[in-house]
Amino acid sequence: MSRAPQAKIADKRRLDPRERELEIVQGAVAFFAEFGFDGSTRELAARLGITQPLLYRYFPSKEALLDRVYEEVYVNRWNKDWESQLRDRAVPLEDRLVRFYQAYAKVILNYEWVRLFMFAGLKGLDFNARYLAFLRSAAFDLIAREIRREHGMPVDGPILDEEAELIWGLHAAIFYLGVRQFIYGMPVPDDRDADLALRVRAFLRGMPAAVGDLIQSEEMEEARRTG
Amino acid sequence: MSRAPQAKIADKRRLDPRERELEIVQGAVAFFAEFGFDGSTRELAARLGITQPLLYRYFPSKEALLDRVYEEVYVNRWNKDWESQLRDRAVPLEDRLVRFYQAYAKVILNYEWVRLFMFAGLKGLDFNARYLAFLRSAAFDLIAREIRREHGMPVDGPILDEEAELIWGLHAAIFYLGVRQFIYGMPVPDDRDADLALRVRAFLRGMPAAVGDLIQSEEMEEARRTG
DNA sequence: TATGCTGTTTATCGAACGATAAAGGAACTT
DNA sequence: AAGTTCCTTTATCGTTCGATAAACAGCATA
Repeated sequence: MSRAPQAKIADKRRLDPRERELEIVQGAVAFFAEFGFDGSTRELAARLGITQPLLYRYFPSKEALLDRVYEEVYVNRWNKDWESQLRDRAVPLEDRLVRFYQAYAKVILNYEWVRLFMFAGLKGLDFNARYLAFLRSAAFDLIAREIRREHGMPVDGPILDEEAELIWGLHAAIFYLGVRQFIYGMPVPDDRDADLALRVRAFLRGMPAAVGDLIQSEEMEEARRTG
Repeated sequence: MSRAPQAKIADKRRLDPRERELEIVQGAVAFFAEFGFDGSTRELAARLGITQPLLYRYFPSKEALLDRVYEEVYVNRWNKDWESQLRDRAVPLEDRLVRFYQAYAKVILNYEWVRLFMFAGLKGLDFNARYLAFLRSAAFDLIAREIRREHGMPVDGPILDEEAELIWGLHAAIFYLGVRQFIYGMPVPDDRDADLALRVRAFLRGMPAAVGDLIQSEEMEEARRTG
């Protein structure tokens, strides 16, 4: 037993800096997700079993540590394959949507993701708006067009606000599972995949019909005006 | 001009205690909705144009003031008539739901309601779970049964988790409008009433169909098991 | 075993926090 | 006009915060 002097066990003083930094970051993710940005560096250090000034050896300020926390939780979580999978017409649209939301839910429906996201929003950071603008451009427009194609509607031209809003609604219902569980502390369905499948099914039964009604009534409106 | 010495104008020092307390409460609602519970009493006092110790003349502690803030925003906001209106079968179910959610949205979709609700949840208070348990018992079960009746399904017996979850989904989509606007700082549809009508329409097209599928497949499952 | 490097702790600073005590001052009574 | 009431301010306490400086201590090298 020459290597690893006593690495993991007991008093782990004088760690390799890379390992210590990793511990700090992971501890900070859990800590700030629980207490928000106003959680104190002393309390965080106590949780990590180190002293508070040591944090400042690894991060120049609390804000720098928080930036690192956000990078850890939100960067590189989006899978580019999801977009091509959503477009794969060899698979029924309902299956595509169910699989996408099941995979996406695995990424976002966890304690850290949900709570840090809400803390950021309440703090007034523009992070949330930027993230959701990306989500809309990456997924919502795509989903709207696949639904149009499925129902023989024109896929060119801009997506109606109403179509986007109903897709927002599906997204909201799914994200709200995380809010209920991790922010309100309420129970959520045991079988998440089955729950998501149900939500997608209900969405696909209702959304195109409601949008269809809308477009019909718009066409009637236009017909009444022009003729 | 004997009365109202110079009541409203200029330096409003030495107010009637009732009026001063009202100003403090209203200011505190706006202030803590913006900054959360960690907003300082000094900053609040500065906003009110008074000194910080004066707050302690009217409230024994910061927590007592926060309790008053929550009472101000959340107590007596539920209109008992909503429940009988939801049950009024002289009105088409879609209209009943649209009107209910339009009225309910007027109550909850504002800066203070949405943000203080989220701050409370993140703080770990049980307020959110209690409120939503009430909402479910007061409205969700009722809505589920009205939908069942509309589709010729049995209205007795407990509501399925799946039915409740899809109603949660509609609620989530509506509440998320407030989250987008007041927490993320994003735009929302201009015409809220039209937007809500669209959401209810899509919900009513999809939810019963998805639940119907579910029950059918359960019946088939049971039929396969029993013989 | 002595020395140097550096990861870590102890000690501490100035600012901001919730809260309290005492002094000030406006409006009413006599 | 003097006195009383009580709304409001000034002054301040003890604590906790983020952050810094200096001392300490583990581990490798010589």
